Amino acid sequence: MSMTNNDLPVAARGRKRDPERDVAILEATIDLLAEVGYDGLSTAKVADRAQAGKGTLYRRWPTKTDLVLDAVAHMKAQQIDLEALPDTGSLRGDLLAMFRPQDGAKVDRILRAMAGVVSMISQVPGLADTGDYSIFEPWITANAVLMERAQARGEIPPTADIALAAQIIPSMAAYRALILRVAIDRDLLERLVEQVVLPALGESSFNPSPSQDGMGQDG
Amino acid sequence: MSMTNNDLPVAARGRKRDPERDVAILEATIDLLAEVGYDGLSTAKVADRAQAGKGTLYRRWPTKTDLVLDAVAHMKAQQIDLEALPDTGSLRGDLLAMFRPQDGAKVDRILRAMAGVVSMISQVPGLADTGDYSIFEPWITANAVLMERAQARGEIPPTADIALAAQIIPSMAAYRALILRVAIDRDLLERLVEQVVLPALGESSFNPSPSQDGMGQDG
DNA sequence: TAATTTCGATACCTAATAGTATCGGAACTG
DNA sequence: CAGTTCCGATACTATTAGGTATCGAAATTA
Repeated sequence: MSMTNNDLPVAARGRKRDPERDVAILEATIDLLAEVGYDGLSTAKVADRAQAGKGTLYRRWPTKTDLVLDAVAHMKAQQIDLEALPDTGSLRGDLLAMFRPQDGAKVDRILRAMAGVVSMISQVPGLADTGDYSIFEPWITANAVLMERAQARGEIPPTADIALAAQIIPSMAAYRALILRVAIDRDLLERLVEQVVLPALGESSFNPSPSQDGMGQDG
Repeated sequence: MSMTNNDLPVAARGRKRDPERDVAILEATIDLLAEVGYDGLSTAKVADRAQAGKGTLYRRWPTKTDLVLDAVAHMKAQQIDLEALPDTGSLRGDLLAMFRPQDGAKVDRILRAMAGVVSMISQVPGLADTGDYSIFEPWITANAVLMERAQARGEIPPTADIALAAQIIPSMAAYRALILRVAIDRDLLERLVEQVVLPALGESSFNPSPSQDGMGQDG
């Protein structure tokens, strides 16, 4: 969605557009989005925080809405890499490894920014239909991938409702971030994994009596 | 929080304040909150929709923020009555009975209004600390009460993490309402109760052995 | 060097809106 | 009836903010 056009064989005289200004403006946008929300965010404040002129901003994005949507996409791109998911050998370990300890502040900023995005959805018509703005969707997808791997290992039964279980932790994170305005912590994450997600998948960790036939393997 | 003062022994001459205007304005506020969010909502639009003058509105609430907060409180008061919770005999039945079929449209309106409130939280400083705005909290409390009754009946073990399990359905509803903009449906509710909430409480519906003794009283 | 484009900064225009004031009329009280 | 308060409607003020235009300087190329 960036407006840098290096594809046309035009002469391209004059000073070159600085791509560093793009990221500075996008980062400032995410900061303000997390702090004051979509409506509290003004383009003047964004330009000010990014040490940029409003002209530089509007040369790149035609409207405030485009800017914010691009900022969310930029934020999303920095997030979960589906190619580099944890692989600890157990689903429990994988789910816990999704949360690195130093990520606390980062995750908090992202979730607060999502709270700012929520207010945009109510005001930009047709935006709710795309879903492009959601940072939770890749997270859910990553959880589903980890669960499918566990299923392939025989760690959880093939009847497990992965689509549902993969939503539990992100939806709880959304609730806390958007409503309670509190970040998820390690203790809660562990309780969710052990007492909610794994039992929902039929792994029942605290009631270990898989006396049925079959695939009672864990690792 | 209403401003009707019938408590002072003042002469009270002149035309009486019409309490019907209060509810008309509050309902119009909730409608617009659900449609366009906190910032998209203007006091002029509220007065227009309620067939009221702006003077009538500002005679009752000093600021737009006070109006919206009172509207949320009004919405909350119409909701879950902790004195009249369902009592079907089983936790599964109680949780499902919290959702009456005809409530679909109502619940949808409420959750959309909550999405509008989220944008207010980012802009009114100190609001996040109170939590008064949240419609989910009474819902969570109601779930916890139902679960405690089931625990007293011996239906779920005393070690069950009720505080956590009571949050699962409301947080999923919040995620869907705020991010996906889709209401929760009966099918999803049943899957959540059977596959997530009850297993999280250690009831393990697919491994039914409640052979413990029990103190089957509720109150 | 000369032309061109981007840069940060800032003045400017215009639309929307929170909140106030006023008006004619209706309801209530003494 | 007279005084008072509420009512819907509407005009008004002041502020905020999205977006545009301009300026001098820096960068880039011919």
